[in-house]
Amino acid sequence: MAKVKISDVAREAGVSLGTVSNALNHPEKLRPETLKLINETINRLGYLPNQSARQLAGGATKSFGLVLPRLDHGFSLQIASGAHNEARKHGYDLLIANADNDDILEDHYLRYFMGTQMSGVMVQPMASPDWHPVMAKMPVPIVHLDIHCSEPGYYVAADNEAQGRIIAELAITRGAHHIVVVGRAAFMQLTLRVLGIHKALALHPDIKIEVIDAGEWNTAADGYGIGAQIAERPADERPDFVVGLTDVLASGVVSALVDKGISVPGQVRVAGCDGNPLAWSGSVPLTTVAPPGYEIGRKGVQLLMEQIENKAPAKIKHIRVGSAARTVTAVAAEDINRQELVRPFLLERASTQASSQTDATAINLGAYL
Amino acid sequence: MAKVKISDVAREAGVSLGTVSNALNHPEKLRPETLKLINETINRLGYLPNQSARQLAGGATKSFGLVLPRLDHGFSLQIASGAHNEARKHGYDLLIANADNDDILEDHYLRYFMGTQMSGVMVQPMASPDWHPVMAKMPVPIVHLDIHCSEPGYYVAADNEAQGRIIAELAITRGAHHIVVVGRAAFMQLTLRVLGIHKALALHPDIKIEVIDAGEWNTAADGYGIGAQIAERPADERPDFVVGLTDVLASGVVSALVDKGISVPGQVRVAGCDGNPLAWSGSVPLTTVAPPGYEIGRKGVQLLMEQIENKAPAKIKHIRVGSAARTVTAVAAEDINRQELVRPFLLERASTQASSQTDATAINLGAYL
DNA sequence: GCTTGTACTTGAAACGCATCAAAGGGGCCG
DNA sequence: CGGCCCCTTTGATGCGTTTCAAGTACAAGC
Repeated sequence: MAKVKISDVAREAGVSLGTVSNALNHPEKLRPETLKLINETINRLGYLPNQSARQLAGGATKSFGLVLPRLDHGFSLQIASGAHNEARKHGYDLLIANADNDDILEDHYLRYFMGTQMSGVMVQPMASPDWHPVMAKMPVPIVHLDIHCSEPGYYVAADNEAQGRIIAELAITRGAHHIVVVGRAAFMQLTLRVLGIHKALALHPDIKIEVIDAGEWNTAADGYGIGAQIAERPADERPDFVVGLTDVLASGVVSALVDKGISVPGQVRVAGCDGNPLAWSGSVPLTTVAPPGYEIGRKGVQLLMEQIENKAPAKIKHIRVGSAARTVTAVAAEDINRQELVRPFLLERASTQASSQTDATAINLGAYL
Repeated sequence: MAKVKISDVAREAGVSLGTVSNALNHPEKLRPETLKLINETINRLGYLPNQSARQLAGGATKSFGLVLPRLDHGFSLQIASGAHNEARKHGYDLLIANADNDDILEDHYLRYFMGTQMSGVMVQPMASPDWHPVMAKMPVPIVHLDIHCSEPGYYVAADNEAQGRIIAELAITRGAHHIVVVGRAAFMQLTLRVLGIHKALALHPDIKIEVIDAGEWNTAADGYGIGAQIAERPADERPDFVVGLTDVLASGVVSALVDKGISVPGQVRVAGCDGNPLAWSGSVPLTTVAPPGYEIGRKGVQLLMEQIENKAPAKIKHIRVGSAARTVTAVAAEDINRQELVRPFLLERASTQASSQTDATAINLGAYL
């Protein structure tokens, strides 16, 4: 268990310590045969560089940290995926931490990453990042994802309020008279969606709106429960349009309604938010508003790179992705041929690596202030 | 950007360096007022401990690394979730790396974690871990997940071959005459599933079996494509039972079949593997064989803890989870009342934290050899 | 008043590596 | 043969912690 260190390799290879270090970090500086000798010794001894020591001695490492509120949420995964690909493209590693819907944990991992000589850190925060006093000190470049900060800082966000507005407008054009919004607005993002819905509906006092809490974690089971409850209402108290604050919720609602013999979208239309491909893979397509998660992750890394390369003191810079109606796709299931609807969704998963499908929807509002 | 270090805090607080360190690591050793003074100074200065230095000086940190082949796979997420909860329970952090289906990357992150003074590392390897020569040296406790190693070492795995067998037996009892297996057996796990299917079917030469490659990543889109192709076959060449090597594939197949007007499970039965709740949230339930991912992650951390606490040279230890028919749940959609089927699935997501539902299915085969 | 003990606090010594100024070696030219 | 330059290698230094033996201050007991 005694770990072999760089000095062991040096001794064994009959060279000096610094030479081995060079073999690792600046191989071009070595004579090919020296390099070969050292590499062989490294392999023979099973030497693994101690990352802690490297980082301590060498400053930042080429790696980013990403703190996510939860891993089983499709949107977060899209972010992770986009961030990962972009990071690798620049030769950086990406380490992910799961805050598990716990803001203490979120803070914990944030500090952890900041203290690990990471080159940069990204968070998809659960609450307003202004609540993180640590951030203010910014010992390392940081980018907030999917949220708007009022404090100086970098972020890239989808316009959640716009998503709510779009969903509401969708409901209006479908002739909805009674809308039920399902979900707990536990996070800022969800709150903004609800806000957007309310704002859009403010002009339509004739439309009845109802918001139903869905339990702590907004699970499909929560959605199912509420869907069942809705199904059991007398027909005249039943909404004609249900909005799930997340797709997972919405899919739960759909399951319940169908189970109870209520036709979707015949009697009740259901829409979700997130553009969560995993929630769609069932055979009943969901109307959904899809923020470009992959793109957000990608842009996040780009902002990180910018800060690193300029080395300038972080200027305030915001990117808002999908802030306009045309950029946040709302698809009404009932308007489109089934097949056309399902296939693009499915295919979207396959093409997340290309990202070209979202590139067109990204609007860089540039630096303001 | 000049980082504040422990000596700054010490100077500012008028105490010595070691005292500040104690405040961080052994607060019980300090006089309450000293502790308070130091903590205030820390907050005032915005001091963040340099993790690299801590790790270098202090040996291992209380954190685990987990290398996953892909993040958007429900099973991997279950593992991550189980590992996370168990790790937190012991006061450990969990850092996740996405190998992105790339074995070079997998190796890279593995080395990275091993070199970071992590207390332990877990991998869900894409290929046989015997291919990782690094492992042999084991400078840090390591546990392989969801795979069987022939080399000495720790692993916890679901019995993938048994899963295949179970699915095959399911097909047999349903009176299948023509089975199509969909998916690329790119990973050992999938290979074992196929193997299990073949073995079980060896006793039934009358049943026709066909394996169709689904493209590199086994996406829902791949499944959809193959489903469409199956749908277009003349009725007598069409299988009566389709097995998706993953649920995502299976759900794609279902979508395609339904789109093309083929009744599921009326004309064609479809089954998947993974027990992937996200793939189920549509309203058509899938027959699936569910390996207890959450439990695998949990047990993995437990094995890590064991190695750490005993500090004994790692003895060989294997845990196989769900190695018997009764432990791997096979649910035939057509046999069960719709409602009963869907609800437990949905509810399962909500209760992943409890884990009691899988505890019963875990069999510890103990150490052999 | 002296001893012994207790409760904190101190500061120097690692930890394993990257860095970089300096030394070494060899070839080339004068 | 000496001087110069370039290519390669060297090893001392410091990165920010933790640890731990040694120190201090104070209280209690005799």
